[in-house]
Amino acid sequence: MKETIVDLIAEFFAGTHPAVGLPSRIPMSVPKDTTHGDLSSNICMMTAKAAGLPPRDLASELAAWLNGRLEGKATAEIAGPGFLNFRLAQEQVQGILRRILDAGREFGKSDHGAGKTINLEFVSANPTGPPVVVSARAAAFGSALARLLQCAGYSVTSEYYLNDAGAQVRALGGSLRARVRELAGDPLELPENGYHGLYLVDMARTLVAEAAESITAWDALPEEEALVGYAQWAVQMIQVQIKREMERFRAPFDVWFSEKELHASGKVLAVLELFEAKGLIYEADGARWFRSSDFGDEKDRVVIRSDGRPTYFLADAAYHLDKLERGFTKAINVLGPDHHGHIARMQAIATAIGAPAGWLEILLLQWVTLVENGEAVAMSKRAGEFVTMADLVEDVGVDVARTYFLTRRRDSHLEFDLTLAREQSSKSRVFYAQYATARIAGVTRKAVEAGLSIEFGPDLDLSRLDGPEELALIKFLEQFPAAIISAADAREPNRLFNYLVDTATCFHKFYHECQVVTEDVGLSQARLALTRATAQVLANGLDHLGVEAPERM
RNA sequence: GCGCCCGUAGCUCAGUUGGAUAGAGCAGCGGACUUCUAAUCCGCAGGUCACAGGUUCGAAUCCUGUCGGGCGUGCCA
Repeated sequence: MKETIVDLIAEFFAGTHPAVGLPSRIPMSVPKDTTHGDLSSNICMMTAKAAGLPPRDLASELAAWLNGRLEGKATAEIAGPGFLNFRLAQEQVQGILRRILDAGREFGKSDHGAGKTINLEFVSANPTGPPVVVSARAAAFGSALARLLQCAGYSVTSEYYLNDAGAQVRALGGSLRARVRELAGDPLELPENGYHGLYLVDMARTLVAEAAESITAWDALPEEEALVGYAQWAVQMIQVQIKREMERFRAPFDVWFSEKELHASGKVLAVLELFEAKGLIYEADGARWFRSSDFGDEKDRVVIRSDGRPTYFLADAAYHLDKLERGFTKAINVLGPDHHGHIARMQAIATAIGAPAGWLEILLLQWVTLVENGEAVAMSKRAGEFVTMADLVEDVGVDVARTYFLTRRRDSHLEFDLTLAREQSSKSRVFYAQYATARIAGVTRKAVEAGLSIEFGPDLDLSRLDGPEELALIKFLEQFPAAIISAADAREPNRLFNYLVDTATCFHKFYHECQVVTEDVGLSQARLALTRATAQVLANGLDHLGVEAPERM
C-alpha cells in the first residue's frame, strides 16, 4: 500500500510538476497520533517552494488527484501546514492480518540486506579475567544486532577477537605464578601491572591440583618461557569460561579469532610488508612507525617497538586485512567506551589495507555504571574489584539484564541500579512484553478447550475484527518488518525493543476490551487469529533480542 | 590544551534519521477483578528538551559558541 501511494505521488509530480525535483525517497511514515490517519507524507511541504505553490494548495491538488486513484477505499486528506494523511479502509486492514498469518514464522524477515555479508565483532575483551559488566552490555548489544541484521537479510558472522598475546597476557602469567607460589607459602609478589583479582587464587588452586607437573616443567624453563607457560594455561581457562558465559547470556559467536595465531601465521609481518611497499612505514627513535596521520589520525603510530616486538596496533591491522580477505562487504566493530581514541587509527588501517570507504564501521558503546544502595560500585579489573557478568546474571537473570541494556541507546551512559533491578525485577519492562505472550498462551489454551481451531486458513472470516483496539493492533503488527530493518540499519536494537513494548501495550488494551473466547464462534475465531499473529510478532521479536517469550508466568 | 560521548518530568530512560499537542516506566494521587492471568487497564499531576545564537515553512533532533558530567590523548591492550 505504502509503495503504491509513493508511486502515485511520483506519477503526479512527473505529470503536473515535472520541474520539481523529488527526494530520492518520498517520505511516508506512520503517524504517532492515530487521528492523523494510517500513513502520512510531508512531501508537499518539501516541494512547495519548487512548485511555486503554498504547501496546502499543492497538497489539496495532490489529494484531489489521488482520491480517484487510490486502491480499495483508501482516502487522502490534507492536514496541518500541508501534511497529506492517508486512511486505509477496514477491509484493507483486515487484509494485512491475512498476510501476517500467511507469512507465519517468516513474518518480519526481509531481503533488505540483499545477501550482503557482515562481519560483526563484539566484546573482544582481553582473556585476562572473567567478563565484566561492560562486556555484558556489549554481548547483549552485539548478539541482538547480529540477529536483527540476519533477519533483515544480511549474512552475518559474529566474531570474538581474543587478545591472547602481548604484555597483558604476560602480566597474567606472572600474576598466576605469584598466586601459585603464595599457595606454597611464599609471600605474594605480584608483578608490576599484575592482576590482583581473587579469581587467580582459585585458578592457582586448580592448577596445583590438576596440573602440578606443568608447574615443575615451566619453572625449569627460562623466565620468559616460564611466563608464557603460565599465561597460556590461564588464558585457556579464562577463554573456556568466557565462551560458557557468553553462551549462557545468549551471545553465541561463530568465530573465535586468536591474536596469537595471527602472529604465528606470519600475517602480522605480512601486513607490515604491505605497508612498507606502500611507503607508509618509517623509522624514528629506534622504532618503526606507520603514517596513520596521512589518513586523518592525529599522529603516527608505532608498529614495531624499538626492542623489535610488533605492537597490538600492527596485529590489529593484520586482523582487519584478514577480515577483508575473507570477503566481507562490511566489518562492524563494537567497541567499549574507553576505545574511542582508536577510531581514527583503525579507520587509517582500513584505508591503508585497501578497504572501500565505509567498509569498517565502528560502534561505540558507552559506560555502564553499577549502582548499589545508591552508591556507584567501583570497578577495576587490575585492582581486582569488579562485578562480573556472571554475578550480574546470577543477580537479576539473563532476561532482565539483557533488557536493561537493550532498551537503552548504545551511546547513553547508563546506570544499572542493582538494588532496583533486584527489588523491582518484576517491574522490568521485559515482564510487560512477556506477560503479553503468557496471556496469549493462556487464551489459546482456553480456546482449544472451548473447541476453537488453531488453524487459520484462507476461509477464516476476519471481517468481524472491526473494533478500534482490534484494528489498531493489526496496524501495529504490520510495522514489525519495518521496525527490524530500521533497528538493523541504525544499529539500534533498542528500537525493536521499544516497538515490542508498544506492541504489548496495544495488545493489553485489546485484551482488556475484547474477550477472545466467547459464545460467538466466528468472532472468537477471528480474535484468536489476531492473538496468534500478535504472539508471532512478540515471540519472533523477543527471540531476536535474546529474550524468552514464556507461555506461563 | 586537543579529541570523542552525554545533558529531555523527582528518578531511570525513549523520542521512527527535521514534522503535527515532547512520551513511557518507576515514585505520588484516584478509579477498574464474579470474566481468557490485575505482572493488566483507565484517569490526574509532573517540562525553560543544560544555556545562547544560527539554518527553514517547522529544531529535543542539524551548525556555532558557552556551561556542566564522563572518557581518551602510551613504543599498554
